[in-house]
Amino acid sequence: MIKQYILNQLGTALQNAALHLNNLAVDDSLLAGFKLERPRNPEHGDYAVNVSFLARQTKMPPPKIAEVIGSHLSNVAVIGGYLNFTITESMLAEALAALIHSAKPGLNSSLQAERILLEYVSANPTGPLHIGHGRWAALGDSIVRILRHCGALVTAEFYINDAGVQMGNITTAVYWRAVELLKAEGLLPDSLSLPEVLPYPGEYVIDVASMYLADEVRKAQFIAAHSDGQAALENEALQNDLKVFSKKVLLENQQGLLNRMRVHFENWISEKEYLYDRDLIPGTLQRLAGKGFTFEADDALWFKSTEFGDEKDRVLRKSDGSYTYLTPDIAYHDDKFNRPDRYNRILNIWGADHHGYIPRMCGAIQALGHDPAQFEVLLGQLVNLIVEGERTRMGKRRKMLTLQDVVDEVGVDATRFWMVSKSADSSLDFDVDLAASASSENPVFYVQYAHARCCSILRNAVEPAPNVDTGEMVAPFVQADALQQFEAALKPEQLALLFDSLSEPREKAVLKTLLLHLDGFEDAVKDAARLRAPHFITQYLLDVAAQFHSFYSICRILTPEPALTQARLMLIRAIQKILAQGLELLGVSAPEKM
RNA sequence: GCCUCAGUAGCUCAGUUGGAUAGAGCAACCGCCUUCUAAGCGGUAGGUCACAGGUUCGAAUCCUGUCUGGGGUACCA
Repeated sequence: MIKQYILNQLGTALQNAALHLNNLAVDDSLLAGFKLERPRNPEHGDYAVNVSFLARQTKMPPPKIAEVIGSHLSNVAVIGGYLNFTITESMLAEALAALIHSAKPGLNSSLQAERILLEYVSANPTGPLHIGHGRWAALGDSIVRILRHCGALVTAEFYINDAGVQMGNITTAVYWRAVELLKAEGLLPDSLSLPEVLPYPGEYVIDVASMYLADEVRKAQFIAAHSDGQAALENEALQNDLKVFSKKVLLENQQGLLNRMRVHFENWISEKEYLYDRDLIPGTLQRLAGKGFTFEADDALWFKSTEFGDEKDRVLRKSDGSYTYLTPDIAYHDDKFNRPDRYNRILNIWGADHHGYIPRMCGAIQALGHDPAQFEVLLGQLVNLIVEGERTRMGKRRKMLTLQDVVDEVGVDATRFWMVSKSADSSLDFDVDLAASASSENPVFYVQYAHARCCSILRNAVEPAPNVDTGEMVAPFVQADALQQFEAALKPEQLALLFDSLSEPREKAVLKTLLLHLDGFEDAVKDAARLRAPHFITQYLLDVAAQFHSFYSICRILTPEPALTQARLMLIRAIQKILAQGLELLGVSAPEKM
């Protein structure tokens, strides 16, 4: 808000000064070039603008340019090529009052025109979610919340990979685990021996098998299928039932955890039901072929992805007649573009291990006549799990630590905050022992503590409390209803006491920094949305919390002076609102007590 | 080999479209609880922004090359 105000002032000043700047053409693109920043050195004002970039156009030295523009502005000091703005207390009061009156701080319409379909996590229903899925889950859901806060229309979608080879593998694994369990019960002969290596060796497969056998009817049918003493892997009815059952159990397990993590999807798209059962794939293939982008070679059907910059052509239908992973995925993405929702942005979060997959998918999208500029993939670098100080490759361990284990250990709030507190471009080390043992040192608690502290102050302000010495109950600092009225009808002028009561320059400086930062929340949200970078929000919240803790330590909020107390409480209220809103954008709870 | 992400304080990482003296947390050291939550605050110390060139008035940021690490480079998913 304050930044925008300054930019507006600057625009007017530029127009007035254009004549003296060699007839500089002042338009929006020129104004967009001005970058407002908070100088480190307090002598450089509260906001600063560097005008050096105008030197070439105007053929004038930067200090001269700054001087000319500065002469058309108030509250500005010119040093070298810089315009240093000083923010007045009345502007700060106005910004604070605006925050108090805003139902949802940071809410804006910067992405109002966007209709976004965001697909993320999209795990195979073949096992528990791992730590990497946790990163995409936290990242995706936070991005959804942030985009919506900027006015975008967003649909979150989970693509269930339930039609491929992996579903067959998990079925086989569950089958053998069931055999194993029944052998132990003496219900199947010992001659049925397990293969040396199961496609899914994890122990959870035993749980699935045992749940399957808990159904007496299924158990009886399973045993009956082995009347000849041979393995029943070829028994289609049995295999199908096992497959459907396993998928249901494993998917529900994933959904349960995501739900617990407050990660929400509007759509759960089953590859099998949505693509195969509705026969969508041949249609897409036909359109590709019709446009001449496919060819047959070596008994396989190929996509000419090299025509779209891919390094080699890709197989769509293998020589055995089945599709590669790519093919249904092309049909799926084709469908995303064709939906009646008319999305103008198809956004995916993929792990960095799928990076090489982008050119062919992008090529297919182009080949099918869609706009590749609307297709956007957010690549997240992988997560390293650190157990007992050792880096473990995910999934390579027989007994791996699942996302569920991690969430049990460190909690939803800490997991989510940690997962989005670093740029998705950086690979992330997740030290489980550290996160578990030192959970009280987790940055999320720092922010939550600041929020709880605000709430505590707001509670104490209106509640009668016992006198420290006498134990007698004394009246609250302010009356609850009076405070409520004050807040509802707050005018910037009523905040004058907030500033006047502070005499020390350091106190004033801390307050000003805090207010300017609170005022910058909307910008933080916009930046986070534009760059799909929730870590801007975590960073922002940590800064607010630090500045609040700092202010708290030098300035008492609850005083015997009701008018002063009320003014200071407005600051606390604004901080509390912003912390709560920021945490909500990250799907992290904002406790009122800790 | 090629594609891609990263390399910033002892450790983990921020640093937005290039701007004034490079930041935080943890670890280390020194202080602060008779008053609203010490899960807190103040202070000290800690840097060849991997390296070398280039562009620019100005580079941690952009370009080129080199080195190191992660990921990818299937008729796997």
